[in-house]
Amino acid sequence: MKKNITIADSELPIMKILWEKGTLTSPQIFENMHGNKSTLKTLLQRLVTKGAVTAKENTSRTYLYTAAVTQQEYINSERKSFLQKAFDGSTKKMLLNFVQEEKITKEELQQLIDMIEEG
Amino acid sequence: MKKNITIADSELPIMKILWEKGTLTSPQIFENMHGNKSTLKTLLQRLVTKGAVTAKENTSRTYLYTAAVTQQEYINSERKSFLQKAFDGSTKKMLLNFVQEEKITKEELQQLIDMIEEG
DNA sequence: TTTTTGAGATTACAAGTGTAAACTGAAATC
DNA sequence: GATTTCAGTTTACACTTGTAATCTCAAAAA
Repeated sequence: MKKNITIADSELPIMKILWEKGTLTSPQIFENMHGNKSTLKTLLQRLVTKGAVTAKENTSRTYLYTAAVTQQEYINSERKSFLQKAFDGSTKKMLLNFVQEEKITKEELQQLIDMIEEG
Repeated sequence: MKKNITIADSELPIMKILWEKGTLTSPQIFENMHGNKSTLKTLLQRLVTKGAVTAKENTSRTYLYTAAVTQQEYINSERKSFLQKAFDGSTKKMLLNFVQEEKITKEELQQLIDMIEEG
């Protein structure tokens, strides 16, 4: 059985902070963010409920929060979804579209080739 | 004011048929699809309501449905959303990630460069 | 003309999302 | 000890999505 945890757009900023900083208490998370505290509490709660974030007991009555879904897992899932929706799952079609829409330059492509060759 | 019409995943198959075929009646749309008819009717209705599809009066009591949002508009919007969510809006970061995850080969990149040079 | 058909309209309903207020109870402060 | 603070919990609520059944009524078929 897969878990297939989805991260809502509104929840993403919290995940990004946890990915960047590691393990934090909720006040530490929130001080890195803008937005209504009540709302942020709800979002963090939902992330814990759906298993995207784990909460470990801490001294006093606070928890230590850690991302349970890695950023790469999130990105992979978003990539698949995007490719499927917009390009029938074809990376090639996507790249072609980026070139046509001039979102990529020849130079950038060359840089990538160089990187691959350097290993 | 922007319109900012979003197309839900479940509605996308209908859009794809309209993008491909142009203007169709609902029976023509549905004969190109699988799935429960009632559900499809609802989805088409919602697309009309949100302005992603226009319905023009036809003979008898049927309409002619046409996509009001172009496929390129849809793709652009999905691309922006994907890039923003996963790579802070940076195409470069995305390409780098694709290379690292081996979703692109050197050969494919070279092909793209060739295409750009040919114009 | 009566009956059937079926496109479109209406209604339903659970999940999930975005947003936020109110409540609780232990810990910190007075 | 009394009071304040605030992390965490509960409740709220409208909107969107996924999925589908039911109702309506003109057109087509019998």
